[in-house]
Amino acid sequence: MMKLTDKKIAEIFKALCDENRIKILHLLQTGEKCACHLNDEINVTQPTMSHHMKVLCDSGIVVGRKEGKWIHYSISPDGAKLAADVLKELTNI
Amino acid sequence: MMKLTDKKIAEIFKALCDENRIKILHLLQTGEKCACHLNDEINVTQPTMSHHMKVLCDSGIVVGRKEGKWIHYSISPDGAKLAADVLKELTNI
DNA sequence: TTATTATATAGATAATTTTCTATTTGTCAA
DNA sequence: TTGACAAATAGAAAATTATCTATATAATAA
Repeated sequence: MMKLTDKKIAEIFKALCDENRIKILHLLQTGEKCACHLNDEINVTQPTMSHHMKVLCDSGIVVGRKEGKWIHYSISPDGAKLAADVLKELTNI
Repeated sequence: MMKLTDKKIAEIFKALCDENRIKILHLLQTGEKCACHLNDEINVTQPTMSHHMKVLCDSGIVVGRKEGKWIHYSISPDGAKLAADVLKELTNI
């Protein structure tokens, strides 16, 4: 597996250590969602949502697909696999 | 799988979103370590180390075993498996 | 072009987390 | 019991993060 810095590993899991971001991931579990839809479900302002989506995308676990004015977010299978692999390696599972 | 609150899920992954805690987990990869040994390797004061060990133990990923004056920490296979399962479930892997 | 809508950015504040020093608690050995 | 050592706790400061309001950017539609 590719060697990541400890800083990068922490960045990956930073995606998962906030309750609102966990809620967002739950919403993405059923497939791609537009940011505007996520806004309806999570009780934060639009700029706060934008911040959370940036953290999620920076981790690689989520990807955004721009389509006109909208951005459709979804779970990245590759990013998720990397996170799972790193966790496994880190904990010797 | 057992149903966890979003707050609890965030608590699990909080263990993994700090660079020093990742370093600690790397040290535990080779087996149980005494807190005093971890202190030698990670450049923080004893109370700060104590704080990090608490966060790691609260997540369930690490367990401490008290032996006299010392506490020996190790990765909990059960805690690690739970974290891996939650991550898998959350990202549909 | 102008208006409208989706998202991002800037900048500030509040909340949380990390870190420290000082002290306390618990355990063992003289 | 006293001294030494390991770890935890209290309390404060520093750093980071989450959140907001206001504004800017980008894309579409009229």
